[in-house]
Amino acid sequence: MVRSGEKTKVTKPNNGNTVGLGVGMKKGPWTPEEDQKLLSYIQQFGHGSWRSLPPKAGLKRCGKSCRLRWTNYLRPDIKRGKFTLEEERTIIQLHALLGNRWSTIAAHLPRRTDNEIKNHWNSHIKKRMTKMGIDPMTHKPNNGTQHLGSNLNHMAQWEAARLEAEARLVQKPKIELTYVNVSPPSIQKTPTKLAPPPYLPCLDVLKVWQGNLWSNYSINNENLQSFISTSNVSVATPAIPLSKQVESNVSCDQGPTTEHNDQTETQIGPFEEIRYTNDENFINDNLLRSPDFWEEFCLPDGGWNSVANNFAMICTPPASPVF
DNA sequence: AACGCACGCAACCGCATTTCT
DNA sequence: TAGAAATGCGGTTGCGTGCGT
Repeated sequence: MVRSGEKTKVTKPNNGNTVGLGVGMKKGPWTPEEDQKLLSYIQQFGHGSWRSLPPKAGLKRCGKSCRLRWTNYLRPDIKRGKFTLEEERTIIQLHALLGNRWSTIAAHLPRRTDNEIKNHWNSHIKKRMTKMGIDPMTHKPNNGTQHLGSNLNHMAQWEAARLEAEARLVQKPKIELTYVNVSPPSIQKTPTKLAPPPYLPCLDVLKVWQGNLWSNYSINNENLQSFISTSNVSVATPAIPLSKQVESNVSCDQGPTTEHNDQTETQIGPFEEIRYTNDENFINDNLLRSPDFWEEFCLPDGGWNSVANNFAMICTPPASPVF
């Protein structure tokens, strides 16, 4: 939002910040004129050193302010407007894994800024989760038990590390990548440099969380090779095994709430009743709400251990995270 | 019409991390 | 390799807007 013609603060000398705002630097909302100056300068010359940009662009702003204005508002590739259901779901899932690492989360939401995501989280999602009785930091019911065992926690930590690394790669695409060519252990373990694949060579845990891969997925050596080099992985039909399809009542403290999102009407709150089905849409829409659901009905044989082992096999984080 | 309040969001602050010299 | 500078990041603030009273 551009708030032009408003009173403008002028900074005092900054003694805490190494950026060192000079005396007389302008603060506060950007005017359309300032926007235009910054925009046309960057379009013409690129931003280069942010600190040296303002005088060159004819702006009485600090470099930091210019960078912020550019990255959060003026950049031409920024998507504005309402967050879609899919985006919200992604944010929640990534937040469950990463916590408040907004820039990392933003790297997985094309054209959204970290500031925008952070704002949306604080003003919408966080409140909604609190209302639902879910702790927005732990993503667990406030009075709930520790549903997910240490294996999931461990897996999530690995995945968090991977996502962070992936985000770094997204931000710095120029660095040379080394992909591990995974083969049966007895045959080959030599890291080889491959041409960068069209996608990053990792199974995206989000797809798993979104119910597309869990049950019955199997990765053999052949498609694992294919997966590593092309990110394609053959996956068994996503569904809850028929033998596990049941009807079940899940108690909850609150009734469901309904939320409208453009064309979609979605149940957001806890459920009075959950009827388990193999309907993918249903699973996608509800996977966030019942850890029991996942633990009991969606894990492959071998439980979280099996999942963690598969992830350990196919994910090669750049460095072992230290926990 | 005036006021108060809640909400949304741009922008700032200060610390952390990375890059440069 | 150490210190300085630059940049990145997350938390927070404060203002405009819309809505209810």
